[in-house]
Amino acid sequence: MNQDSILRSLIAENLVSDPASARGRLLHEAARLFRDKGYERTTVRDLAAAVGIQSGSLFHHFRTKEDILKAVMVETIRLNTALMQAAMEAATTHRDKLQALIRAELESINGQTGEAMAVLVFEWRSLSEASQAYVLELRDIYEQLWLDVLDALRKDGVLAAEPFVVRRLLTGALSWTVTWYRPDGGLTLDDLTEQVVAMMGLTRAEN
Amino acid sequence: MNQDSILRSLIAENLVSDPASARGRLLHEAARLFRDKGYERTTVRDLAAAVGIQSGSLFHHFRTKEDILKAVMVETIRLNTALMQAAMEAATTHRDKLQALIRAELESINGQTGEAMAVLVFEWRSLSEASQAYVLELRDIYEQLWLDVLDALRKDGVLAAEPFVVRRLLTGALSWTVTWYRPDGGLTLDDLTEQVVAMMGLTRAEN
DNA sequence: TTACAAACCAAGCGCTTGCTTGGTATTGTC
DNA sequence: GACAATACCAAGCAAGCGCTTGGTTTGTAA
Repeated sequence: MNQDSILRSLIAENLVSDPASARGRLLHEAARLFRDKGYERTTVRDLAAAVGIQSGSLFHHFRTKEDILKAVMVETIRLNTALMQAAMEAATTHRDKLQALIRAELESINGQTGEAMAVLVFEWRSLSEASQAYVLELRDIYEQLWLDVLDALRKDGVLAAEPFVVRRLLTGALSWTVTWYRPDGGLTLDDLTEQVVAMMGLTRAEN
Repeated sequence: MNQDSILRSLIAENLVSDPASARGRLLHEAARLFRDKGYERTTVRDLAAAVGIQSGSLFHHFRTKEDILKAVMVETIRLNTALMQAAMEAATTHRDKLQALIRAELESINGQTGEAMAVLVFEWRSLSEASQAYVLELRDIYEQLWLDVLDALRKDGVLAAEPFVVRRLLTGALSWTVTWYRPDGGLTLDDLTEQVVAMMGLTRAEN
């Protein structure tokens, strides 16, 4: 399954919005605005203007402004969990599975869904507690993928640190790339992936 | 120089506010509120109430609300640059210098100045562009400390990845600890430091 | 053509926001 | 003890906020 067919099947199951639909376009613009200006600094008038309607008309599609933020986050997690799963299943060795996960997460942070992923990282506190709990549940599925691979590497004797700590350190390291990585800066995503693997001392030759 | 004497000399030079002064107490409360609720969600009334004065009286001490945010960030960077420098100079080998830097940064993120450091990471966009530029200048001094040590390790053949990439990955990994690390969770800051070093494959025996 | 719902507009309400104003205590100095 | 300077209060203004309301246009299907 390639990325496009994964997206299409999620749309068919109504788990994410079609980017071509009114709702999908709004969520895309919202992600962009929330990333650029922050959730609080983005007004419903900004959101409405971005899709060419009046501010009041937004509330025909979403009950509250926060619902829009929640939808951005939920749909992003759903899509990326599916993409991760596919990327990992395509690899064979534990080391390659880890590299695939790193590569996939870098892609989700710096590629098409980058705006939404940045929102997920930096606008977390703007979600109500109830919504936070819901999103956290979705994230657990996603996190288990990582822990399984890191546990295996640990048992192989390739990884010296605790898997759950490593995952959290990696979460930070990879999320943070959104603040500095630019695809046109002479470093491809593949290069960056290799740098991460190299920093961990997991060079290809050894394993 | 221990931490306390560093703080005192910075106060004497008027580079950071005395925590006991009115200004210092306000900045401390501001850091806490900004971290807990975010800059935008924190009102000047919240800030004033936290130090027991009326909202209007704030503007006797600071010209604008944003000036308070800027002051929190500037003073935090000044203090931590000094702490880092001291921590690093106390170590001898390159590996130990790196470990000292990691330990110091974890301390600044999760210790006394943790609230202010979290603000520095997560409220960056709330600063005006002019203030951002000023804070960035201060940060460059700080960053050079890291790059010098990482360059040395690279030349020693102990580090396989590019120093400037590693620094950015570490920035993310260490900053992110503020979202999950709890000192009472069975993992000390020393433990955590060792985990970071272990993740990088720099175990004590080898070097 | 008719019927009806979904999508949208124009206007604005009620509230909160950062900040200002004019005046009053409090503190330090000679 | 006179006199500033500093620190603060009480009140409120202008602007911007999320969201509501009542009504109109557009799409769809019989």
